[in-house]
Amino acid sequence: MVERSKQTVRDLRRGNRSVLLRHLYFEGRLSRHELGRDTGLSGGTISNVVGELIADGLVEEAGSVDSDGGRPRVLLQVAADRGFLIGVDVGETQVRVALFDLALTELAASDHPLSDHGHDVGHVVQLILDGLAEVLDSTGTDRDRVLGVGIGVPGIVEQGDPAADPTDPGGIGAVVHGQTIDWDAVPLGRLLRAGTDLPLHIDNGAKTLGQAEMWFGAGRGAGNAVVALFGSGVGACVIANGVPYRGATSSAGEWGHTKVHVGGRLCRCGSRGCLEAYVGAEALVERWGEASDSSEKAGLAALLAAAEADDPVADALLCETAEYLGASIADLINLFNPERIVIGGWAGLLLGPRLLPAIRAAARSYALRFPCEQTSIELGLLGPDAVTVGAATLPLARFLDSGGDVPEPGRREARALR
Amino acid sequence: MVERSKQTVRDLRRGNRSVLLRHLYFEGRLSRHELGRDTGLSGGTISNVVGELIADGLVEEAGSVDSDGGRPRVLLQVAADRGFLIGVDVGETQVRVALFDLALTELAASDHPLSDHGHDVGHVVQLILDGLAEVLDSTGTDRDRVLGVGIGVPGIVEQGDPAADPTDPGGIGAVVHGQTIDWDAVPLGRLLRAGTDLPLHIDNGAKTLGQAEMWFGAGRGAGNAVVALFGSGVGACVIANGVPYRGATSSAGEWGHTKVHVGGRLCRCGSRGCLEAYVGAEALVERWGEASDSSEKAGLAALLAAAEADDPVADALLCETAEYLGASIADLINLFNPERIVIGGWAGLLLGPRLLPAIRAAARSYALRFPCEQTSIELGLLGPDAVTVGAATLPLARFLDSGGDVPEPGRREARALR
DNA sequence: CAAGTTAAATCACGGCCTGAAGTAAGCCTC
DNA sequence: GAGGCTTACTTCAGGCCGTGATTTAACTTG
Repeated sequence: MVERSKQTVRDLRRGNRSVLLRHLYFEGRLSRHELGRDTGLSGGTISNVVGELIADGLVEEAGSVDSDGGRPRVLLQVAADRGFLIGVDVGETQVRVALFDLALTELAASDHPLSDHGHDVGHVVQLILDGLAEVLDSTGTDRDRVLGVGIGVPGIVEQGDPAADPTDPGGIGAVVHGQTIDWDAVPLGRLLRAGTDLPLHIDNGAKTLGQAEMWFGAGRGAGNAVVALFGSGVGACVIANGVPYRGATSSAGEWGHTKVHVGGRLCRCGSRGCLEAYVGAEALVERWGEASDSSEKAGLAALLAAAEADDPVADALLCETAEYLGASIADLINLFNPERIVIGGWAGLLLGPRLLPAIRAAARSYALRFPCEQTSIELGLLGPDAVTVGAATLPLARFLDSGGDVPEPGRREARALR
Repeated sequence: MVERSKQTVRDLRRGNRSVLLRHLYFEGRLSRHELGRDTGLSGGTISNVVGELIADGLVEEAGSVDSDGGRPRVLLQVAADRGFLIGVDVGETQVRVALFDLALTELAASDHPLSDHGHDVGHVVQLILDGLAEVLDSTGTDRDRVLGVGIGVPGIVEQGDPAADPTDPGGIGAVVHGQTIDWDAVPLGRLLRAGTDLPLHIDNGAKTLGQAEMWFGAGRGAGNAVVALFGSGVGACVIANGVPYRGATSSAGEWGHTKVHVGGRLCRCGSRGCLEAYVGAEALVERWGEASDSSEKAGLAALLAAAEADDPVADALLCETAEYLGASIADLINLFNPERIVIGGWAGLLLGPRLLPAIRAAARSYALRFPCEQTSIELGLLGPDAVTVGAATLPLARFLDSGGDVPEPGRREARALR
């Protein structure tokens, strides 16, 4: 039941502002004329809305271009310095905080390793807050000009009720369930709110990276896609009709624990036969047996090197991995019927070049013919560092959706009265 | 990228009409006052829009009720006889056509067995057209008052480009790929259009039945759910945010061919290890070995009877079936994070009462704890005949979405000029 | 320098929702 | 049983919105 809610003329304007701003953001440098042609809005409205956007400082003129024999077109673009975005990656080994302008150019970053205290919640919160202060102070950025902070964490993020505080969607109420880092119902939003007034957006790191691939990487242009993330664990970000699909409580996309052999190998989740137990980097390194003392990354690199050197055991293991990945990707194809499957994650990017042909072949043989023909399987383009960029897209998405409504921390009452 | 498109004040009114009509349809018999309270629209607008809806004959007054000490509330309801809907079920063994009023009360039905000609396309088309004529003529229903014909077919339905004919969404351009009935890219919409002017809506039968369960059955009230259909084959209808999820080319939800054992039993789809090869009714009957001469339905009933009579072989087979179903439902839970899983289909309803506890236990043991706790697993309430009701919901959904815009066959030009 | 051409701004118009003021229709009390 | 009270609904002015025709701006060409 799509209980669409009522609308008023104000929503209409906000929607059309959003359409224009969004188009300008992604297509960049267009004239008012072209904007009208692309969006279907009349010239009058374009002039009117663009005038508003320029007055608000969200859009600026950017030169002009001849139009054979007539008045030149004035090009428009989103003002990159109108606001700033912060992306935070709470990863397995470090906390990374990066400051971006609206064009997602990285202006500053701060990395803090996590080795000593593990994922103790208080410590992580402190690192995040320290990181925020660092990137803001080092660049002299005014806190009022930060549109929001996006935070990607490993684990399921249950979003808070947006009705509780509409000016801060998904922030303060977010609760994190991170099995692998021993976070059980951690109210991360509330904890961070105690240390900062900036608008917060918390989400699962896989969804974050997936969104980055969709906006700027291998998923660009697809409306329905699955970004499969292959690292120590295995996850996925499902994009349905252009937005990450969350499900009832935001835990959709837990691909790593779908079954490839009912009753098979024991998985770290406690169940048996999970995909992750066969092809997760941790499982692979363990199964290969060697170099178990060094890091997972080094172990996997060694496995790959051995296979490249024609070690038959390593080769067989990688072939099997491709078979399982392909079969499980076939499940994704059958269930989601995506236009595209993007394989990302550090392990995916490491093994991808070697495994991709075998994965494609396995997927083709296990999936139904019709949906398989509609899908292409690609490697991700962005690398695992893109989690921070993806995190920054969370407040950016809100900014674009709202048509450029800028949340101003500490001045919420003033805005409400306006 | 959610490229929302521009809106004009007209869209606004249509949207609000739709909100009201929809609310009235599902909640029924409300006063203007309550309507305002529920939807958030102001009293002025309610009066205005309801007046319009009454003038259009879409809504009627239905008595009044005291309001302690004040003017009584006038109750409103959707006028059930304002329009008619037709649902068509192209099943494995028959073509069923049923005529409904807007309240989905069945007014007439026509059944034609398919035994002799199989699924020859021309024959099926003729049966559908005959069925339409029968139900309309037997009730003396004016064709102009039929809002649309929904058709559920076994197979993947690729929807046509709605831009091609906006007055007839999903109808004329629909192409059916039905592996099990040997339909390869059948342009069913075009073929039917040659024989009738009624607005057509063609979709997969599983999606159709799923929508019926969501609107009127065990899925009622859930926004994210999966209706698992367990018959000769195995399928699913995924409901995301209240609407059936289609994917890129409408083939999403092919659950029956996800893997439970990579490289396992051969499936009729040609691949190995599919769920359907283990628990589909056809597979079950074949594996049980007995009574293979009679129908699938009788075979499955015999299997169940044997298990009830403590036949150890039958019991073991059913236990294994529950294990596989549960494990595969766990995959659905992990991937889709639904509020509810509904098990339907004739085999599901037949075996469900006996298997449900075991299925629930298996799902719990194979799924991740968090999403599993958010989900309930229920049996469907509607029975397989509900495919026709579900099919009729296709034009009904269009009717409600459009705010009661009535397509008038043969008078399209007139409407366009208005 | 005038005519032609294309881009953008302006403005009257009809449509929309809101919210306040007005009206209808029943009850209660004196 | 008459006036007052309560609640439901209707009407209407006011402020926005997008459209599309008209006007103004800016540059090229002959």
